[in-house]
Amino acid sequence: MLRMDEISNAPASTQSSTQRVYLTLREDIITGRIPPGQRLKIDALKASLDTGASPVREALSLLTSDQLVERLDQRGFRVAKTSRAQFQEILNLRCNLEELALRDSLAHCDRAWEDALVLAHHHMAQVDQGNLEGFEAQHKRFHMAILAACQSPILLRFCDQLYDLNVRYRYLAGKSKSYGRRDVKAEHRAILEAAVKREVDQLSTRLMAHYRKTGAFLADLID
Amino acid sequence: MLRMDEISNAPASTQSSTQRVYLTLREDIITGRIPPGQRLKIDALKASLDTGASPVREALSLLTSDQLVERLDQRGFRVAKTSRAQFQEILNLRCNLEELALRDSLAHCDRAWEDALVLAHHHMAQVDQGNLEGFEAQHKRFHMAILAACQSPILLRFCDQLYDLNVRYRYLAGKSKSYGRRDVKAEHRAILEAAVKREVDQLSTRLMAHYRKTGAFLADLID
DNA sequence: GGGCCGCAAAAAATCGATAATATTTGTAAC
DNA sequence: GTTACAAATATTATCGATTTTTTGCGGCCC
Repeated sequence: MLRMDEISNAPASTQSSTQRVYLTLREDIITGRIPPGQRLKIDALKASLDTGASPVREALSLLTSDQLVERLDQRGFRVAKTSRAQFQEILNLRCNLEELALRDSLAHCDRAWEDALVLAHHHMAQVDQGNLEGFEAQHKRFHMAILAACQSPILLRFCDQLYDLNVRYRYLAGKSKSYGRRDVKAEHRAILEAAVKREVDQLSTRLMAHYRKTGAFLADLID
Repeated sequence: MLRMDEISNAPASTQSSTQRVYLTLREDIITGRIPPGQRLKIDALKASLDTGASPVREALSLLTSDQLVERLDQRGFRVAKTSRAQFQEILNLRCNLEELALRDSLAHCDRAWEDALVLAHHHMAQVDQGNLEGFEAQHKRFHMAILAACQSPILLRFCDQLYDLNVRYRYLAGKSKSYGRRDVKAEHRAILEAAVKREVDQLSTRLMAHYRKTGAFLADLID
């Protein structure tokens, strides 16, 4: 999300407790270390995260808005449940919203945008795919870099949120699964190429295909 | 938003402090009683709302995710600033997302949906337009009722959020402003008619025109 | 034997106080 | 008169303890 502070560049010492807890839990949920549906007990969390109840509660509140955590009346919090239906919903919505953002981004892009995109692609290509978390981080950067010139911060926030919701399903589907016979790198190169050439329709087509292909692949592994 | 509890049907006594604070502040910000940019001091709020610091902080965190409140590094919170650019952004995004939701809703609607929509329209028509807050509540219900059959809860949540962001600008533009020569009631009737007939394209056209007309009208009054 | 009521344990929500951090004010040197 | 520093003040962030709510269990009535 890069929301509370930009990927935690700030020294850990100046980070507020709330931010630290928020980022930690967020990562734990997205990567599936804390499974869907699990109760999140304040006492347990404040013990394991070595902090007080207030930061924990506040972090959980924030995660609620990211749809990663659900609030139960006055019975605390739990990790948001997953379902195949929701996976499809996220995939669809993501395609729709990213297409909007994409077209706006291409309409406003400049040289700096292109440079940043090329770099993001380069960094992604360099990461060992075995290092799943490291790769995911760069992968997200690449995809968000495509949209970065979009003039609507609110839309970008939505896309960001949907990306994270989606990536959780990718982790849940199983870390060890390879992407079959797909040449994902080639797809990324083709996407980059279309972006650099400013061929909007082609870029859109390739991106949507990229998402739906991954989606179809993952859908079988869920639930 | 109708998020934390459905329009506060629950008796006030069982509402948690956090919810009460959240709903109160939310209403105060949307209606402009607390102006954009104003600092929200914990002490002042906990005094005026007669509660402790924790519920106030938690409510502010939630409002942050609604984009109605901004968090300043470690210097507390303030009401989100407004700008003409953001108003346009919200208007545009709202049109785009509501169109998606609309088409999905019409594709899945049934008799119950139609009945609820007719009722929502009826209730809206009955409220005295002088009672701005009362009218707004029904107005929102009407517009959300159109989208209600949409199968994507996440998209609906986005629309809801955008509606509220937008309505704040309506309040800020000045309560006393009448809508000029426009016959808003006729527009609503035409929208309802298209919906009941399931004429998707016509409904879409009319709704978008409805939004953009209001938008153009308000844009002049902002900033 | 099954369902209902109330009690006890667990957990969440809240409060009041303390520690950490930013902002302002005042003072002195330049 | 202006700038830089430092103390004082204001405000946030956090913690530990208290209050309230929920839940699970066991006995009791039907």
